[in-house]
Amino acid sequence: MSYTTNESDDGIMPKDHTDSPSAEEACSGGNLMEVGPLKKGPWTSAEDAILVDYVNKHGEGNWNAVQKHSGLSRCGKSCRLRWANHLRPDLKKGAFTQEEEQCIIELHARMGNKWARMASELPGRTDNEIKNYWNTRIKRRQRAGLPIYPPEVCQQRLDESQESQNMSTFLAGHIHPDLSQTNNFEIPAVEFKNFGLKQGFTSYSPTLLDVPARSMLTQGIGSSHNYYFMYPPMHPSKRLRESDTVFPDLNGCVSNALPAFNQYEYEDSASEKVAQPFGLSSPYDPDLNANDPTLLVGAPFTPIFGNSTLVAGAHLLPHCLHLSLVDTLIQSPPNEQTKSECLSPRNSGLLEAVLYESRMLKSSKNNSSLQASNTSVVPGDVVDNSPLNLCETGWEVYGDPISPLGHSAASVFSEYTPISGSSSDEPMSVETMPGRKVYLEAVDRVSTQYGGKKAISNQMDFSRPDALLGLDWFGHGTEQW
DNA sequence: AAGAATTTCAACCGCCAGCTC
DNA sequence: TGAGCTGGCGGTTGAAATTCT
Repeated sequence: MSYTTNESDDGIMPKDHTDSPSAEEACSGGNLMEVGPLKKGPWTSAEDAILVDYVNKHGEGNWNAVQKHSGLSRCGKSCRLRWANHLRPDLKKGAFTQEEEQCIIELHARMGNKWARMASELPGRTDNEIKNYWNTRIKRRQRAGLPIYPPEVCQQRLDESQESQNMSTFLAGHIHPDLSQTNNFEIPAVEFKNFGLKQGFTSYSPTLLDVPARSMLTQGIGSSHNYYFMYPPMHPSKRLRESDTVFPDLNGCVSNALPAFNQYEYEDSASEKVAQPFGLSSPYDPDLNANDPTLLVGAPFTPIFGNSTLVAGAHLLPHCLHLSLVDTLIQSPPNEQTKSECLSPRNSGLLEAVLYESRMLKSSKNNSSLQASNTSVVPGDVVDNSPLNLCETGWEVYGDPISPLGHSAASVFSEYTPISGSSSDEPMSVETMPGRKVYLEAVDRVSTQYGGKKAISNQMDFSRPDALLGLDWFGHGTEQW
């Protein structure tokens, strides 16, 4: 839409001022309003006054009635939006404080693009505001070749992931059969709400439990998209509302699962939209696996957070089967055939992966200590390619679009492939956060997976610790947001 | 000073889930 | 049970404002 300042009685009017049926349709959810043409574009103060007056008298909600009763030529949606984003009395105006910025970053690390949920944890701020803030900052950082998340956030998410992993491992091994027969394995979304600034950010660990089964099914099986396995091009809001998706555990119980993982698209320097690697890689991708064994370091369904092989297994194992797969599961119980197929690059079946993961669970338990030891690398060391290497599993393979070790890690590394001070031919390790290093060679591989047109000029030198660690993340140092 | 480039942000759009009838 | 309505969400757009050259 293009706006022109048309000094009509109302003030600024959009060019298409809209009486177009399509606009009405969009606004009213498909049904045309009985009343005349609906106005679009910027709100005037007169309109604001009408809306405020109406809400004061009648309260929020029933937004379509606003038009009918107040004479506003605005659709209900528009009224709701205007109220929520600008007229609400409890809105906090002005720039985000540093504390809020920190909060947003951490919330985004936990939630991804769940602006509404983030807004609910930032009193007085709207989802739109947060979304705008995030997008502009991200763009800025992307242009500057800087990582999206502060290393401490990454570290925090790693730690939380570790905790989650431990808990999940516990659950996987200790779920009482009676419990599994019920629907009690749901984790209420409320758990993740209202973790305000004062309380820190501890709860939301996007794990596979959070991944809508449909996403897996629609994209995971037979998907030809590298890294797209858990990152379907479906509408994010759809995923968000898939908490009713049922996830039977291996005992046949059906559980709800939290949605969480989120889509995040970014635009590279060539304005080429690419799907950001999602939290899980597709270990079955032929190219991936064939070309690079190191990219197989995690078990199938291994999600984003570093050594989270366990996380995936633990969460996924009891939950992440779509109901439609239950029959399949029953009819085709796991067997050795399944196992071998799981390891086949050609096999992109979800179920097999789940079963595989369950098997991996035991062994990975034993490996966790090794993982931990492998992640502490003294500067100058080179991280080995061991599947147990936390960093590589977490940062290299899995691109979570929403989390420090997923999206940020992956996106950071895929978007900001370092060049300065290093040879592109030479595997380069870099300590991206205390005790954690990654192979940049592998990063390059991830990067080029999306067309290889990454902005070489738009890259930071990851070999410089200050590039990642020396920055004031909120733009109060050398680098501005 | 002027034009270009970039940033900001309000508003729109399409989709979806829940509710009601 | 299904259609229609409503509200909510996340992504996108584009005018205005700001910064850069």
